[in-house]
Amino acid sequence: MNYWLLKSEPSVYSIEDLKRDRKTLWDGVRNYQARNFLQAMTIGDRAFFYHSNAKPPGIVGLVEITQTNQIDPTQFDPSHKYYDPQSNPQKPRWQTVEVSFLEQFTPGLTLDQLKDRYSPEELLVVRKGNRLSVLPVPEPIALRMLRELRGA
DNA sequence: GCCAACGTTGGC
DNA sequence: GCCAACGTTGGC
Repeated sequence: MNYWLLKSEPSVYSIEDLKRDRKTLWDGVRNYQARNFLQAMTIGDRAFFYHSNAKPPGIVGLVEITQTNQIDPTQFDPSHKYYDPQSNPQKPRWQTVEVSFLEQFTPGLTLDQLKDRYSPEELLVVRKGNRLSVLPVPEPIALRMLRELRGA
């Protein structure tokens, strides 16, 4: 099992929204490095749900990858914000995954706390200037975070 | 609202 | 292939 971190702005799609929906297609990623991480995901992987552009930003939940290699339909929708006219339906450029709600953390771990407890080498999301919305989390670090989040 | 970081685009 | 211009992300 691999561990990941997925960023979302809560004003766009929050952990509360996912709790309500139970599952969602993680669409709208338009960065090749992030897409490559999405392609590397396998069913059963876990991902931390991170609220960006939030007050405060931080980890607020855990999700499971329940479907992989899903074509992102928004790339073919001209009315959509994430329409990509250069993507060929015979060879879609953007694939993604389906994620399912596992748990919400209250409290979670704020970015400030993450910076205090983890180095930029251990945890990419605390690295200055990192704008990738999909990131891998090394397993030992993921397990440490889960222990902290669950109050052990 | 500002701005640093950084990815993408396009002229050459 | 270089790189300036531009757009976006996201913390503050």
